[in-house]
Amino acid sequence: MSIDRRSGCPINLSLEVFGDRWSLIILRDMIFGGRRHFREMLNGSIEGIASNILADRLKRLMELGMLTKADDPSHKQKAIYSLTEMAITLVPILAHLGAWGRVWLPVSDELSIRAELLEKGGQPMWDKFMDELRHEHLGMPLDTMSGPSVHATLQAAYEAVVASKALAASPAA
Amino acid sequence: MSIDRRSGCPINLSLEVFGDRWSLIILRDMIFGGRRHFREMLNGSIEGIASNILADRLKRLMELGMLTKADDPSHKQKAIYSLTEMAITLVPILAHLGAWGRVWLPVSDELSIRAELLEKGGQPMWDKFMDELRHEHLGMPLDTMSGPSVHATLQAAYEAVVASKALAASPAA
DNA sequence: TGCAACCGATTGCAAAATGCAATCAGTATT
DNA sequence: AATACTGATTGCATTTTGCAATCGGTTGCA
Repeated sequence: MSIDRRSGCPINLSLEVFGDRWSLIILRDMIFGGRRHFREMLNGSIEGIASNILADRLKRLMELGMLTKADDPSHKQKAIYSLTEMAITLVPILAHLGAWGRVWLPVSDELSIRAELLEKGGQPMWDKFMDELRHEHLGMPLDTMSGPSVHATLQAAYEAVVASKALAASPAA
Repeated sequence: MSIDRRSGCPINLSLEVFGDRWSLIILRDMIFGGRRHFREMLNGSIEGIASNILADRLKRLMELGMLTKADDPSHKQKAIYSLTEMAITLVPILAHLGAWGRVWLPVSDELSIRAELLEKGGQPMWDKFMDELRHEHLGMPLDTMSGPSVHATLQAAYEAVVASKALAASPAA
């Protein structure tokens, strides 16, 4: 369940942590989609993850120190998953990955608008976003909160693209 | 053999290209280790890739447009694998991946010195390195060649660490 | 109090991917 | 002529994945 340690190369070890088809997708949904509960991740997954795979990866990511789990006070059976600092610092990697994918792969408009904004925003935007995530997941104070949150900005941009696409599909509206 | 297209999300599509345990390792060896031939990759692999997996991934990476294959004029049976621009632009991602791994995972000194230098060098060093790779793999002219190559710098630093480790192991030398 | 909907999973099973060892035919070296 | 090296391929056992059904417990509502 934990990593293999095929070699001490940082790229290899990173791959052993999230070099599979689901781990980074789950983290992406938590980071950009704000998902915190099992069912939220399961039903909201656009790639259609299976429940056993989700359960397995959540367990694995916890063992690796990328996530923590806590009881939801509002519901005795509900668990809240939180990102650790280790996972939050993946933001620059996800930003670069999105930027690369946008250039070379057949991405869709509505799903790549976030990557586009994140690329344009650069390191300052990533820093601000990581700060927001530390606030939401680790309870840290927001030291430099100015203007709308990165999360809200990305979400609004996504929804704007979806709306404009819907308009284009039915111009009578 | 080609990608699934589970969704048009750039992060998902990127993962479908190299979200497995070997593709990025092969590209890493080509980019940082200068490997161009099948046997070179097979025997030089510190993670110990199997020949059938290597053959499969080389084929897949070619289909995806990340690699090209050409005859080696010096040996009728030898093939030379080259990186495409698509693969060369992974350098910043590999640099970030290495930097992240160095912070959070149990990396070894000799295998992480390259990642450390690459992180310190930042975007200017990455740009210079990508320029060198375009020269070696795509035959492009080197427009801003000043000082020792990034490849040589990384290699020298790696060998220095290996040498200092060997010295520490047998101080009588 | 009943009962359907929802909670985070778990189980069984088929299919696919992986890892390993042996092997291949053609080419170069000696 | 013998040997080693080239980029692979094959067969096979093991492991991982994906899918569907299901689990025991919790919650909200009638």
